[in-house]
Amino acid sequence: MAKNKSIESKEDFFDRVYKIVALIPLGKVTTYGAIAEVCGIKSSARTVGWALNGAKNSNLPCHRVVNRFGALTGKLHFENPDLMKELLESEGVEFDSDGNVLMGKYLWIPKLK
DNA sequence: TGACTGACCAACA
DNA sequence: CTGTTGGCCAGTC
Repeated sequence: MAKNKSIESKEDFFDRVYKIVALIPLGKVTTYGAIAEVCGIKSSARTVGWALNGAKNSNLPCHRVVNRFGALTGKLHFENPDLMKELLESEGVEFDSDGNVLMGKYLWIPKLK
C-alpha cells in the first residue's frame, strides 16, 4: 500500500449511507444527492447508489430513495420492482402520472446533528 | 495491475 | 432547448 487510505474510510461512508437511509421517516422519500451531501460526498451521488446496491441486501428501506426527479430509478434493481411502489404507497406516498414521487410533499432531507 | 462500469448530478456547447 | 462531457467513489473483469 503506497498510501494509507484509511481502511475505515469506505466502510464509514457506506455506514453513513445506511444510517441515513434507515433514518428516513415513514411516508417520506429522499434523493441520492441529499444523501450524498449529508455524507459529505455531494459530488459523488453515484457512490450513494452503490452503497444502496449493497443496502438492498440489508433491511434498509432503499425503496424510499429516489433520484432528483423523484423517479424510482433503483426499482429496477429490486427483486420486485412493483413491490417498491407498493411499499411507498403503503406508507402514504403518492405518485405522479409519470410514476414519480411528489417530491414537493414527500421529499425528506436528512440532516446530521 | 489497469480500465470500465454503475441505482447520479451538474455544467457546458 | 437538447446533447455531451466531466466528476466523484467504489467494485468488478
